[in-house]
Amino acid sequence: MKKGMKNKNFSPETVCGSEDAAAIREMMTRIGDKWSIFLICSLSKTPNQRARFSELERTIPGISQRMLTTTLRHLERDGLVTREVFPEVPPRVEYELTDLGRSLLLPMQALVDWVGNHWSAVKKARSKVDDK
Amino acid sequence: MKKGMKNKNFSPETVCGSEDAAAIREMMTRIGDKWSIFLICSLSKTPNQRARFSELERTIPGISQRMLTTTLRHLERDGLVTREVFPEVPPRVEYELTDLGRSLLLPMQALVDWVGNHWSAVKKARSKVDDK
DNA sequence: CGGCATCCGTTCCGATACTG
DNA sequence: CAGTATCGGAACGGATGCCG
Repeated sequence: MKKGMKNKNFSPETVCGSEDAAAIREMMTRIGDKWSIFLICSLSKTPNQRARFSELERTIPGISQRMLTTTLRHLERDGLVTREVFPEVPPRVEYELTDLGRSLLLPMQALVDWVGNHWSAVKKARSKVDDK
Repeated sequence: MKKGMKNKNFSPETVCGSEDAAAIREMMTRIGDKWSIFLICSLSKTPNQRARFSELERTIPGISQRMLTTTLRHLERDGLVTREVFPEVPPRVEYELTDLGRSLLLPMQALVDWVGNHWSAVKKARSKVDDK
């Protein structure tokens, strides 16, 4: 990196305890909430990363209408998805991953993979602790 | 992958809507909670990924004694950190990242880097939405 | 179909006080 | 020093009903 260039990355040294911590926290509470990650994953698997409301509702088991709306609004506010309303009857609304949202897929997949590879170890550790 | 070999990874196709979703959710609520990520980052930066209670308390601004204890216990239960008590007066307790915990650093860093690279875009998207 | 408004139980988490 | 115990406000999220 060039000298004097403003570093837009957060170095590992400054993750905790800096003002950047607020950014980390805000994104973690966004993608760490109950449904966001499933919503993003679901969208990423549809053609054009695009799907309508009812489609998402079917794809994600257990999600309520309320939480689907709420979560989509949050993702839209953060620029991760777009919302397009088609003025028809009955109404149709389509959601699509933005480029910003797509850029999140790789780090998220890394996390998903970690769970795939290590979940059994976590479960084992839990049962060991819980037995006491 | 060999035929008949049990796949321990979750494929992207099965992330949502499978029983594996529960594993994803549980790990997300663990590292997505208010303090875990800072705790893991803090530990990762100490020599030997090892630090005592009061050291962590100083390193992480704003954390209460209660949440520090609670979060450490959760991480310990999941096998991500160890807890060692030294029978001295005054008492000393040291926490250390396990190998399992260390293996989480890479995917977590990927997420932290994403925030570093894209946080300004998120903020911009937010203000654009909020202005309406 | 794709919402929104309301209610309400549960969980989270900070503050405070106390302890071996 | 490194906790534990208790309280209370706030936020999360499910259920339900209504609506253009």
